[in-house]
Amino acid sequence: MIRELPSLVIPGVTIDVLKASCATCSMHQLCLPMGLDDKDMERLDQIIGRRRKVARGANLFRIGDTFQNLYAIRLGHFKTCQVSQDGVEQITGFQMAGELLGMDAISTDLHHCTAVALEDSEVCEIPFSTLQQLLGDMPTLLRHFHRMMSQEITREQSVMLLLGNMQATQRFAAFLVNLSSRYEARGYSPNTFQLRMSREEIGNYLGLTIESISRLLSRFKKEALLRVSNREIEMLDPPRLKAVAAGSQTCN
Amino acid sequence: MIRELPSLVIPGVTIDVLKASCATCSMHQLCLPMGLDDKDMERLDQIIGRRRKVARGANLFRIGDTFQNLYAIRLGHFKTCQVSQDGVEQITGFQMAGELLGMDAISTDLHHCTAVALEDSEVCEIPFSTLQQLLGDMPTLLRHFHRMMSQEITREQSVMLLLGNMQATQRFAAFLVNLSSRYEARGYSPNTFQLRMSREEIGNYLGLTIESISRLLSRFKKEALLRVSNREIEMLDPPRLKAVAAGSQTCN
DNA sequence: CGGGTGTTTGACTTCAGTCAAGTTGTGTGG
DNA sequence: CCACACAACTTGACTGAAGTCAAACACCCG
Repeated sequence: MIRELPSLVIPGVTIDVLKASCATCSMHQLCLPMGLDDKDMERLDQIIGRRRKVARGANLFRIGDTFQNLYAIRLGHFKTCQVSQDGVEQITGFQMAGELLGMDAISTDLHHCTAVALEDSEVCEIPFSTLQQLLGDMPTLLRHFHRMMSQEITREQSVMLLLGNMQATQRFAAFLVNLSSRYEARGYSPNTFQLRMSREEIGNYLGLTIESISRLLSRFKKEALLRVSNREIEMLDPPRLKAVAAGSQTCN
Repeated sequence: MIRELPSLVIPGVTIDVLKASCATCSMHQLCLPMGLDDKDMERLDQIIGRRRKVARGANLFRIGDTFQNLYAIRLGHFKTCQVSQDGVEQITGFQMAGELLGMDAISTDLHHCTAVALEDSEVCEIPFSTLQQLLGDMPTLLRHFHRMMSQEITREQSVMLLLGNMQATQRFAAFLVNLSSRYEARGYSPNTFQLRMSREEIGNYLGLTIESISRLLSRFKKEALLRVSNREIEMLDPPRLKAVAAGSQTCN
């Protein structure tokens, strides 16, 4: 039931003709349909477009693409990155299932960042103009959509805090604690998880170099804060890690 | 016509009982009513609450306050700041006339930052629950509101870029270029303006120290990029300053 | 099994921070 | 209007956290 639609071939992006359904999606308590009753959820389902598979490394959209759809992540992980005028890339976020991609494009109808799948992933395509019509007569959906946009603003403000006045150690601890709580919210173990991004990507996101990330991992390992094996992370002492993230524990 | 309402005394915040009017406000082409026809603008006007004067240094709202209103700046300048767990303050933005304050509070109904007036200022109070009803049947307003939220997301992403991988020189040049373009959009001179914030506040925003800002100002002065007199800035060579901001000019 | 990418570790460098002293500006009360 | 006090800013000397460069090592995949 999966085929490449010849009219819309994007490398690594295939289109699943099975319609997505919010009601049966495990993410519906975190995603756009949160709090909707069955009738409203049905209406939302009807406007949601194709389900797309995005292969690891493939772009879902790129800076400068015209904006048509928001994307809800069903499965997998993405990174979003900006490029400065001198061509340097900055990762602005890592997104996981239940999160929405593309909200920064609403302002100008052009995407301001590129979204790349960190592993084979699946998204629901949400045509924005149709969504907007629906928002007009579904106050619950409108409210939740605003919450999601606002949440994105809040998230970015906390990254500004992190980049603006935290030390490397604190940044990295905060990063791990943040991932942990997001996995927990999705029903996964908060203490053991797989990093979906490379050391280089973590460093880029945190405003640090790959070497610094590597050294920090080694230090946290030595301090018995973490067990690390490649991209597998186990938090051995979450309270202390949180204290390091909060800046109340120096961690020599 | 200006009096302190005894029921709502906030230090430095007085309430002007004259109703605000979007139609006569010089900011209506940048602010929420952008693009509305006369009839719709009238409807928006009717839901807009009091006009408030906020004295220099006074808080419009604080972290943790319950969210009731968005605020549109009619006049003056604000800063918004976050506080990290260890009590360090991070300025997340400087806002000027025509910009909206409080959008980060929608997600949890609590303000996530504190807004402080940098000079005597005036804002329009926009009760959010009333606004939301209006958004339901004014698609043009809905669209523009989404654009403004999205713009805030984009703005923050570009600050992340700045904090994440620009050098001090580049950060500061980018900051000045950004201010310049915002003054230009408001019909003021893009090349001569008054800084409304202290060196310390600039440093905090840019993730640098007050000493670094001072040294950068001196260097830009010596390089004939700026004329500086206290908080008065004159850009002597905007193209070169833009080149420094873009990272294409090193500026020894 | 070999090649390439991704990661770790060490030695050295540098940019921006810290500390300290001095200067200029501002606002208040005599 | 001046004098004083305090805040804001500037400048210099020194320090240190994180970056750069380089080499070695580990893991993955054909």
